[in-house]
Amino acid sequence: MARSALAEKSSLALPHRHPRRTREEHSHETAQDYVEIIAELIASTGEARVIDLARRLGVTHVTVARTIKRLQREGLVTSLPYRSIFLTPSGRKLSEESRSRHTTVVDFLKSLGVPKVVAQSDAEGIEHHVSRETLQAFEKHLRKTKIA
Amino acid sequence: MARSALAEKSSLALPHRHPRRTREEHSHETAQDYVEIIAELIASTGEARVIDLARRLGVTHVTVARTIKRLQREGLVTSLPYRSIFLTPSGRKLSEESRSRHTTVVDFLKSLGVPKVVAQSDAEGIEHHVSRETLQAFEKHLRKTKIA
DNA sequence: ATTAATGTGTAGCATTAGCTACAAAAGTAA
DNA sequence: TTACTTTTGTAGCTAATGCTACACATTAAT
Ligand SMILES: [Mn+2]
Ligand SMILES: [Mn+2]
Ligand SMILES: [Mn+2]
Ligand SMILES: [Mn+2]
Repeated sequence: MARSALAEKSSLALPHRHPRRTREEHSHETAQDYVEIIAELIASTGEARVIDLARRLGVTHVTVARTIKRLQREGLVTSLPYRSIFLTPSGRKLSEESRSRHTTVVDFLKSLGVPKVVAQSDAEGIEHHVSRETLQAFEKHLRKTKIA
Repeated sequence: MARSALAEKSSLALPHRHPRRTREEHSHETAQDYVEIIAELIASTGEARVIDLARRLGVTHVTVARTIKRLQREGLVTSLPYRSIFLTPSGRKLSEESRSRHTTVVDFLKSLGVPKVVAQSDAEGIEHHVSRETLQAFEKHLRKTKIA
């Protein structure tokens, strides 16, 4: 029996695992942000270019171009050299889900009295960690407070 | 005048930047999770070993060892070869802040009716994206619903 | 004291995501 | 058409976080 068996025996607090599948989760978060912005750009300006994404995200065009390649590999977008970026059906689906969740989170935070700018900023991160159950709880709370 | 100037002119939606300082943010999130778990391990079992962190986080001991080196470099922990891990004063401070925020987020979600297990799971991600203002809004809501 | 099990370290590989620097393509203006 | 500006691409660097494989140290059991 080795060292931490003793630890286990005397463990009072529950193990309470915190699985950090960071790499995978983060690439999903990035994907969601990208497709959401691509959809917005197409809706508002007619097309999504690498440079527009770079400006919106505050990163260089190189970073965006590489990420677009990955999203293309994953079947979320299509793009050809020197042309604009398009969403595939699955990319469009993801963008709509992301946009919807994003809106709900922002509205929810505002309904708690969080200043609009802060709500928008916090939502950019929180949106990626809200499960279906929590999202529904947010919506329920929104319905309640809207009536009141 | 180049391509996207036209886009800018006809832009209806606000720019609404989504700055992705992903790399830096993520290393902070990792640091928070680690010091929080280290504090828990010390409190419940007397010491924090690499292997315990690895089990808790669901990663290999190699990943943990490397991260501990980084946290040491950043002045949050101390460790010697084959010995257990300790928090520095600044590591302890961060662990307490993280733990407090973590608890608040879990309690808040539960107060919305989110099932305990889901609340715990979602909180692990959300906790890192909650600003001071939002945290205060959570606390305010908690006080309200506790009284009611 | 030996042996076995457990824990830790190191080497080396992959992926993601940031950057700068430079070259080439595409678009705009003269 | 030519010249200039903007956009895109490519090469190559860094850092964080995941992994396996293997060696070595430490602890536990015999
Ligand atoms: Mn986001
Ligand atoms: Mn978003
Ligand atoms: Mn966490
Ligand atoms: Mn936590």
